[in-house]
Amino acid sequence: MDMPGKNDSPSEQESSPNWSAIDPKVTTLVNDIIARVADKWTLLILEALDENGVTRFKQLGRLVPGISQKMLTQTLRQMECDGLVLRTVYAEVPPRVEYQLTPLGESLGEAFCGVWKWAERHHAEIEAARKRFAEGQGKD
Amino acid sequence: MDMPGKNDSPSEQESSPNWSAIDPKVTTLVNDIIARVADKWTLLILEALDENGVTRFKQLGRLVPGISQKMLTQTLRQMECDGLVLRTVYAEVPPRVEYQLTPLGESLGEAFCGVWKWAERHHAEIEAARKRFAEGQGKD
DNA sequence: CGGAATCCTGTACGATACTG
DNA sequence: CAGTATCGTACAGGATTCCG
Repeated sequence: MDMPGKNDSPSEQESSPNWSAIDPKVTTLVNDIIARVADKWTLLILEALDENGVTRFKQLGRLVPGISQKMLTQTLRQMECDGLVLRTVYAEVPPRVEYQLTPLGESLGEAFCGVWKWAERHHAEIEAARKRFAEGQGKD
Repeated sequence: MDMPGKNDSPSEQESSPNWSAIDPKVTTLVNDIIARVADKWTLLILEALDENGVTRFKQLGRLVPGISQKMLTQTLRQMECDGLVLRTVYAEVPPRVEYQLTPLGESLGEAFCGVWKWAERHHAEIEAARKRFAEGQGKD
């Protein structure tokens, strides 16, 4: 797996400082970030925003099927807080608010693309494994 | 972001079939897999197992700080079901059960390594963004 | 339109006890 | 040791209502 942060080889080609001292704290932090960022809605919104570019609130709701207004607001806020999306409010009579990915948000999308490709490439294996597992457990 | 599955350019260098017809279903499925796989415990167990190789149940519990026995069992079973880990039971008097990553599990770890590196590279930016956000909202 | 506030429910998860 | 079963609770998240 070669997770950085626990690499003991001093020959890092990454632009990273020495990983010898930080292990425990950063690991937790990074895992927290991943967990936070990898929840269902964040990912879907990230996708929608990436495909659609600048998007208004309600339209975004339509682009993410099944999301409630609450979760949309909430997730967007969180993403804005984390610096993943930019929120632009227009002081107009019919209020208009537009969302778009920041460079950071886009880079996250690219990073997750690897996992996307993995899931895509292996989802058949997973389904097969599940079936096999169900059989083995003596299901039904 | 260039998420596969919504790529309209026919010049794929990936070993992927044409993405023109599948969009809706696979997208949902893949997102489901990601959501399932990217929860807190799965990731931590994946790491622990990757670092440690073959590991026994209780030892695994020690390697994943804060996890309850219930979640350990539950998450492991799910990962086994998905074909990510292999569970080996030794019919001995003091029961011994060993867990290890399957090739599929290892490949997932590698895929997530990209996100890991991203989180590692950008966690400072995220924290800065959060601070900025808090200020902007009139925090405290 | 874009949200905030309120209410309410399912369930994820931890703690505890029991089993093989 | 490696679980399963049961219970209790905190919280995530949906539906609804109200506001600027």
